Amino acid sequence: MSDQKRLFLVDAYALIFRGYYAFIKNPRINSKGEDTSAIMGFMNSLLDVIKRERPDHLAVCFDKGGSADRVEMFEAYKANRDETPEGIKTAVPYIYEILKAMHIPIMVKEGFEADDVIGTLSRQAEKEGYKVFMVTPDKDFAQLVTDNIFMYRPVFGGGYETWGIPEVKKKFEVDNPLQVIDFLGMMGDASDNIPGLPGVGEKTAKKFINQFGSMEGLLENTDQLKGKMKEKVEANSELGLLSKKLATIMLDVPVDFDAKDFELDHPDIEKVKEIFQNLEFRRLTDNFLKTFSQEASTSASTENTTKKEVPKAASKEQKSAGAGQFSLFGGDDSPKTETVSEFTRKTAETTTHFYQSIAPGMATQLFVKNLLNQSSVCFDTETTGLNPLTAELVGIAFSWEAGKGFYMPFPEDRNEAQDLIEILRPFFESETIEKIGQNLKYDIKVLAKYNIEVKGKLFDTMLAHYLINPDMRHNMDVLAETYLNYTPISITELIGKKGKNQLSMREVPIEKQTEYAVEDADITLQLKEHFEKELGEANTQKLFNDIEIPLLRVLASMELEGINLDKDFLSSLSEALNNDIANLEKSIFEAAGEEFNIASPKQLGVILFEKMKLVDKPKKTKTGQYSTAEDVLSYLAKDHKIIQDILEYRGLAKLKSTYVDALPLQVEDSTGRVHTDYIQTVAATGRLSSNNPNLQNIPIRTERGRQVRKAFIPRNEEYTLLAADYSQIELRIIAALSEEETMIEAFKNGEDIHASTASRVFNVPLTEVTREQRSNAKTVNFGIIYGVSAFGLSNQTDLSRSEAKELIDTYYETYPKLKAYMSKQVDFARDNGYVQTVLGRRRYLKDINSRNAVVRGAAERNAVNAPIQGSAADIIKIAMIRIHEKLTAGNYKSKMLLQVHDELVFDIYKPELETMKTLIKTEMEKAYQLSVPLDVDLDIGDNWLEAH
DNA sequence: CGGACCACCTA
DNA sequence: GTAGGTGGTCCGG
Repeated sequence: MSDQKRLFLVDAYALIFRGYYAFIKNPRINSKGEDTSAIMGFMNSLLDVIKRERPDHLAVCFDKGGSADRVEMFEAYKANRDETPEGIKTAVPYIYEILKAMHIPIMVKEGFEADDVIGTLSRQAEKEGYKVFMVTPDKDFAQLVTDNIFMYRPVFGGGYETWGIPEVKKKFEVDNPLQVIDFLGMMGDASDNIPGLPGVGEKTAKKFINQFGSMEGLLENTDQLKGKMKEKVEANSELGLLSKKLATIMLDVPVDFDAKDFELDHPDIEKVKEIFQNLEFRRLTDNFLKTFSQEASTSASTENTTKKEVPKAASKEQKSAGAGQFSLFGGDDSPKTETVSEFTRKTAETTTHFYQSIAPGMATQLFVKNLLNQSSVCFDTETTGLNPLTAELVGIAFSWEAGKGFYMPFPEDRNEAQDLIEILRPFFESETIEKIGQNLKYDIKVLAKYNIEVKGKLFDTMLAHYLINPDMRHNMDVLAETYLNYTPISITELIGKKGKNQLSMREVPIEKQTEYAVEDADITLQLKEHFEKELGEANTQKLFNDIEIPLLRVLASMELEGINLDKDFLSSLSEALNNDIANLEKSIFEAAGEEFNIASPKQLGVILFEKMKLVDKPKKTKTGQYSTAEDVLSYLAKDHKIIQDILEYRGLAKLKSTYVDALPLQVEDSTGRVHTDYIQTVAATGRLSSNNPNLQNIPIRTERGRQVRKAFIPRNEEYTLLAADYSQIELRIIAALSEEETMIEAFKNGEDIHASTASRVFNVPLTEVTREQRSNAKTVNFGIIYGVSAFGLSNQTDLSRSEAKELIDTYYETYPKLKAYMSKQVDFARDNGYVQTVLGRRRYLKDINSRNAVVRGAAERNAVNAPIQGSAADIIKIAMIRIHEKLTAGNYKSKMLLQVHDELVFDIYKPELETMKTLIKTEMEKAYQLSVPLDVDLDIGDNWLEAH
């Protein structure tokens, strides 16, 4: 670092947006319901820059009122931008307040963008001999770079890179940074709505710059171009020049750089602390104090605290290591600048702990004796992979006292491992010792493969947190950081990043395994203490102990069971599909006059709307491409054979790639069956989700797709499949909850509910309801559950907007209590901030009082839908638990295999069929008592299609 | 190779 | 209009 004075100019909105979206999957919401992600993200970046660079001069620049000049030049300028998210709008005043308290100058000029302000200031400061750093991720700034002006770009995964002239030259393939303007002008910028030259993308723009040097150079020499490109460029020369102007950052904004004003001053620490405390920023406060209390330690390079950025990638719930799934750092791993040290978080290195591994022999005996004396123990298994069906135990960690724990390594030899686990059997199978864990379903499945059953009371921290805060993510690292202010050792630190060099947990030295594994158990134990208190309130405790925890064992056993798949059938289906797809492809290419990739919406859009010009004004997607979505194309289908073919092609291609070809690959070698993974903690309403593979979205609507269901078959000839599904469960729930008697009566009388609705709404006798009337009534019935609008309804039916509105109005008149119920839910949400299901499962709706009508509308629909969808989920969960209990208690051979939201699928041992029919129907129908009877249909067959 | 985006499958 | 998951393309690190 030279002695030259350094000025840092921060592009506020760019960092605010970046911060906001960094937390988008896990927004920071404080107890007042405020989304503080944007503030937190921005402040993290700002403090980070200060801590790293210790600038002597610094200012933060904002946009104000947009660029009047640019809008004058080009009306559409930035017009396409999505509305600023609510969470950002509310953040800005806070950020102003904080900057003021920090005594950091805020630069805004009405009618100018931050780019222009930064551009102008940087030139002025350069003249006064400063080295200027523009803190922004936005590539547009590259045009401003000089010998003394640099871009200081945050990079994904942490750290920064500095772009000087050489970097800009290389990145944009230009001779000098000013050509970046020509480059941007040529290729355009969708987010800024700079049109650019049609047909010119990044590649072509670079080529042109290289060839002609500038936009003007290109336009003067179009004779050197040929074909379509020549025509296009010539026809759009004005657009090109305009684009260039729009891309040019102004250097003459009426602002003055006064060195004195920009000196980085001491902040008003008390004031900042107060604001942070109001926002409930605990760690950020620590970070702030640390940043400003420590003497300017010129660089951050000596720091060696934590290494974690936002754990974006950490997939699913992580359990042990193995052939590995997730890397904690995205992007490349060459540390241009070292990793961000985010907060002063505790880690194993900074916390006193006592983690010990247990040697074989005598020590094991002593340990187990001690273990059996405990009343509640947290454990965590470490394995060679993430698939519990094939994973081998590498070790098990135990902890029953915060900060302490033990690790028992397992031998690689399977027989020896079995011998060792036998010593632990009394512990796992003890009915009196409570077992605590994070994602116990995984551990239970692993242990089941060693023939060990985990008995006794369970506490799963992941499930607990799902009930406490369903909108957050629940992986252990996030929980530890949020609730314990602690950063656990990352799995990548142990086994490396995903890829060929990744180790198996088995290859990690025992000492490190011990530190990592026991830490997990220790942390989980501490989280349990925390969550147990929070679960105490409301009905959550009951929901936890009576539903989610028992369900965990049920799911584990369903997943272990798997379902039999007829691979041969699928492969013949695949061949047939291949044939049809090839024929369609041929016919499409003929109609289009050229070959292209039909699966690429981008290419398809160009063919249909530019080449064939099937529509005058094609609909665009939000990224500016032509929309080729199904509903858009359907309109055209009757007039154009090519559209019909394309839709059919896409349908068949999806069928083939997602189901017919993918499913056989998911058959587990060791069992010959397909084992899906049910996830209990993702759906905000309380539903389950299924993946690897997803068996909750197997086709049924089209004849062709339905065939896939034939591939799901009983385990052998002694078995048959049985599907049991709740009939209209969601409508029954809304009828019951709203106490709408007309509808309740219809259900009690066993009427066809859609026909019954049609008869009332269209005022015709039940026997005279037409197909169309019934179909429209059905659409409204479903619409009610989702939160109807006339717009949505008319889109789904042949009705016009006003007809749709009329239908909805009549519907509400027919069922007045339904309407009242819906309003009541919305009011409840407004007053309480959440809605709940019949079992008290909550969904929090932070946007219910938003000033933004669109955002608020979505929350209102959630307020209506969540209790209904969620109650249905509660009810089937109860049924599953009871059925599983009876199947186990009765030692039946029949097994429950799948759950598809309102349907359960069983492998039925034929001699048990009659018993099972009664048992299943009874348990499902009496799972929960409503003022409307629940009705379950049963079907039996030699495959899933027949059983439906 | 991972993420964004689009399209499409289910209840 | 609600709630999910997967596969393909395309682009950038």
